Amino acid sequence: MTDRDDSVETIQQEMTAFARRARATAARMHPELSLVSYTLLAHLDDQQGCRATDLAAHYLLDKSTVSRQIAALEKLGFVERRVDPDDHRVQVLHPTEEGAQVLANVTASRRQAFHERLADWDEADLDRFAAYLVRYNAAQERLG
Amino acid sequence: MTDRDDSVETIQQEMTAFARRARATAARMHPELSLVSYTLLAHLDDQQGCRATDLAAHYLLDKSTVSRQIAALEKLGFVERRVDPDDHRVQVLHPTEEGAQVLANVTASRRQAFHERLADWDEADLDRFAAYLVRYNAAQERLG
DNA sequence: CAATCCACGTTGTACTATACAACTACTTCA
DNA sequence: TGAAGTAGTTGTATAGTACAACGTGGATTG
Repeated sequence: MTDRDDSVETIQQEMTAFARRARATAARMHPELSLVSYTLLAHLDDQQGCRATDLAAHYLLDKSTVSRQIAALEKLGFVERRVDPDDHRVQVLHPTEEGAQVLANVTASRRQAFHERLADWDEADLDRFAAYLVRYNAAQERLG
Repeated sequence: MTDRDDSVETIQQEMTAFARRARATAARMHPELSLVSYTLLAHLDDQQGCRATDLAAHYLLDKSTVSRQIAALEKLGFVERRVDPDDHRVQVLHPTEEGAQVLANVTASRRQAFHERLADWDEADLDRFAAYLVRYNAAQERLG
């Protein structure tokens, strides 16, 4: 086993451990908005509205999954649909005001949790860690 | 927004993106052993056997969840139970030979996938990234 | 322009992971 | 020895997910 292998092994283990915990942690912290709902709503907010198909492509989810997630968010009053006048098949999705508000709350609370976890990190480490994660995820997207 | 905030924001986004994808990716790569089954079986292998309660405590899962996961692994022939002679409530769980073999295969294949993703990283970066992940996860465990 | 094909979304169905509560069986301890 | 605690299972419910079948509405092409 080389040092390189050791590092890769650790990265694998830690990423796996994190992935296992993430949903449950998110659910405990934000019962009002699951991790998936949160990311979908955040994407709508970020993109100033988009189609269900775009969400499915972006998050590698089946369109039926997105359809149901959006239906749930709509039922909660967090998302509204606007039929595209140029193509009646298309529904452009937007956060409602209430949805934007809830999103902002959850975002703030998540941000605070991350700040707490990272409180004793110095800025150089934070910066490098952030860059590594970006690089890792980019590679994962590239390689599937 | 300070640089520090920017870094934390990026870390949050990237960890979230990773968490969202992890299960589906694992399931695609290893239909024979889900991420959860994999980690449970790996823990049994690593610990040379342990109790269901230990697994539940270690992975913050409900004992009923572990019970069902183990039942599934047993049905697949990957895990066997040995009743503790000193305490008839306790079942010590062990991977079977076949379970150990499947685990080894999945581990090898996961390891290879990680090596591919990280192929163009130099060793210093790998080492730092591994250390950051360990540090991050430790903080998360500490703070819930 | 009609027939065909394609894109968008919904619904039926099924499965996995999960939690909580109620239960059984066993152990420990006062 | 009886009460309390521990290990594990089972009943029930929920969330998230995929795949397949479908309906509807645009786009293309002979």
